Amino acid sequence: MSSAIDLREIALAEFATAGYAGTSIHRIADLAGLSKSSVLYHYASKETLLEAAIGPAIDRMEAMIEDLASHSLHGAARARFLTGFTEFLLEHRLEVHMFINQGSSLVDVPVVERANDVVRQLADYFASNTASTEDKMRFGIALGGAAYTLCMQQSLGIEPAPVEETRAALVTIMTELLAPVHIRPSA
Amino acid sequence: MSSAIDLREIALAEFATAGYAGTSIHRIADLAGLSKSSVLYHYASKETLLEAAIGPAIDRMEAMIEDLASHSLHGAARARFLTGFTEFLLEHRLEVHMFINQGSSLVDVPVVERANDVVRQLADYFASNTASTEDKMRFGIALGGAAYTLCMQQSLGIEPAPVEETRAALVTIMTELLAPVHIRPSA
DNA sequence: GTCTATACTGTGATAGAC
DNA sequence: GTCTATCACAGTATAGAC
Repeated sequence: MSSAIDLREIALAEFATAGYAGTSIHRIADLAGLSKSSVLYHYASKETLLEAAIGPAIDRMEAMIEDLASHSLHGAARARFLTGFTEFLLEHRLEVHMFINQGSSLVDVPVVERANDVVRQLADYFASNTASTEDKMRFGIALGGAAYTLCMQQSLGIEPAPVEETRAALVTIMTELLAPVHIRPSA
Repeated sequence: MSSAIDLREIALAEFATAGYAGTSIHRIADLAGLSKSSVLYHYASKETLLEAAIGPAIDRMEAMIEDLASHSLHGAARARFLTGFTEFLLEHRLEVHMFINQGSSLVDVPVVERANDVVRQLADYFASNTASTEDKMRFGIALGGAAYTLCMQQSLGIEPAPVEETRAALVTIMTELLAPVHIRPSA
């Protein structure tokens, strides 16, 4: 029973809620009905498990940013990015939660530093392509606020609205929030 | 040297960046130029230190919410709340950072549970006084996004704009974001 | 008020039997 | 692939000298 994939999901959920430092291998093993050693048979170390848990989501976000850098962020391209980002949040809530909760505490862990780089790239992109402080904050609040609100709903036990409704609201609000922002065409 | 107040501030900074579970008393002691035992002379336990670090900020936020519940959130009252909230974020960046990073991981610690209650109350207030899912998310994104963006700037090492500029931008954006939201007069 | 020494517990990781 | 046993170490906290 309890395949490596199960462990990945159990670990992700625990890391997201109890934190990386706050989650012991023992705890993960218990939840999986295994012993510590069996967990370490599937994943050589705690850090390996962390990498397996959040790596794929980081890969996906890296690809989105790659794509972003090669287009100017106007009209259809902007709309595509916002719906894509929303979809990412909805599909990777736990990874995002884990990152929000632990991103700054695990600077020495490579896979987390990759995640921090992703956010930094996003921030740099908007910082270098918008003029005013206010516009930069619009991006921060739109993207960060969407991510954070979604995670807090979950961690505070607030019952969420239907996914379709949440998705629509997020896209609407982010679009509206960024409407006044002018992104320089030649990034 | 190294009074209890110094320890509070050192601990707060470390908890915010490295996390509560990720920060050892030894580490705090080193930064203060003391031994573990001396730290534990000033604060009976690690948890006591945490309480001293974030307690005052929670008190203040509790007072703001108390005030909020006794007024309807329109016109001048709404503006007052938004500037007050912004001021709170600017003056308690580290406490907010600590909460964002660790709020969900420390559910069993009383002082953190108080902080979680504060956010829950805020969410409840807006949830029960606004009609649509979209309006609820507007509040989440406005308040959560402002808090999160401010903290991320710091933790990612992005150089922040002048405080006055940041304050103005936050108030402008939050006000605009919540403009379409109707709060029922009789809460 | 600060220290060293110590007790106790939990944790990540390894060795080796089955 | 799973287990028990074990190790080495870090962590919180206490006792007691100075």
